[in-house]
Amino acid sequence: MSDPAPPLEGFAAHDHRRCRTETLAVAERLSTERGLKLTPIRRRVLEILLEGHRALGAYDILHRLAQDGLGSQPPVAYRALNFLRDLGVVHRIEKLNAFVVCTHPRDAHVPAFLICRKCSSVAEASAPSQGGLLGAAAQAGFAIETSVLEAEGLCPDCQG
Amino acid sequence: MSDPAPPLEGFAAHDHRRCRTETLAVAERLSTERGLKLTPIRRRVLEILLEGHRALGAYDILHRLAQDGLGSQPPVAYRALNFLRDLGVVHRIEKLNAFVVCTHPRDAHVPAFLICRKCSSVAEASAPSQGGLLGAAAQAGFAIETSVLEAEGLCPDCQG
DNA sequence: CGCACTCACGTTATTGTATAACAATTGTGC
DNA sequence: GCACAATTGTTATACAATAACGTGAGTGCG
Ligand SMILES: [Zn+2]
Ligand SMILES: [Zn+2]
Ligand SMILES: [Zn+2]
Ligand SMILES: [Zn+2]
Repeated sequence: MSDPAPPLEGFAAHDHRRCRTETLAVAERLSTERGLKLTPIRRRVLEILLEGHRALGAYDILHRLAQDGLGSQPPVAYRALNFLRDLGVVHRIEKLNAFVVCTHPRDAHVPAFLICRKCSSVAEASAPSQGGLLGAAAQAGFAIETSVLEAEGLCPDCQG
Repeated sequence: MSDPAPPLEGFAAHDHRRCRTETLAVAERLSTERGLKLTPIRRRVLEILLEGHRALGAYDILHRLAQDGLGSQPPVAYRALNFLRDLGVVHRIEKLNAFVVCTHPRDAHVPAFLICRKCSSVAEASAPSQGGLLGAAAQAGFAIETSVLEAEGLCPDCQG
């Protein structure tokens, strides 16, 4: 286990303004690269998620959009979230039916999440090689397209 | 990488009658061990899942129960499924909001799933050590309680 | 027996999550 | 102008899960 174990922004103090600025810039860039646009709705959804490394439900986000006069029906939120997921700047946390901003949207990566079951904060780590799974998959003739690892437990703040 | 890569029943030919017999026996035994009962409803739900290594939604199962005159309201299905999950003979696939029978209900294990996005068949492998994640979690002070790995793609039959 | 207690199930209602389907609008290039 | 893609607006619906309360069977005990 010679992994350097990179910092987990979700739980550690860090310069979060940089998260915000850089992620917005990346989203902007990826959008134009694909001939698409980071519209006000999409940008606002990303901003809401960038308020912290916490998982938010689609309807939580929708309510926030409604307050801002940016839409009030479910498809509005889901479209924006799916757009941002396609860009790779937002991940879906399956265990929570919720969404969280990616902490390293530049690299292709297999996301792995540490989810606090008490406060819903989420730390994202690049998944390791996944060891035997890739081997087992190959041997079985299975073609993996996407994968995710989700671990649930208690974050440092919620223990003790 | 020296993992022997155990067989993935979900995709490989195997003696499925044994899956059925043994899993039912294990469920029976675990139930009595805990002073609980594998009632007709619970047994039937397990049998339905044992028809194959495929993920089924709670409402799919409920409809089957209804056909058999064993209950028609959602709580009936969810109670049975939660009971079987507590026993450890059924897993929930988060990506699909669906349930699948465990392929090695004896050992304590961290499940890892290969999910075919076309036919919903599921192969379960014991998760590897999770490599760097445990290290990163420890370093961040996060206490992992449960975790799951879900990979999506195409099974051998659904390629080509 | 009478009583307390747990397990299991029946039932109604409600909440939460997500998508289908179609209309309307905007912008861009030819 | 016109075709076309992208984006949004809107209505309705499907799918997933739980809350809350009631019923009855079984068990143990004085
Ligand atoms: Zn941050
Ligand atoms: Zn990520
Ligand atoms: Zn089998
Ligand atoms: Zn299992």
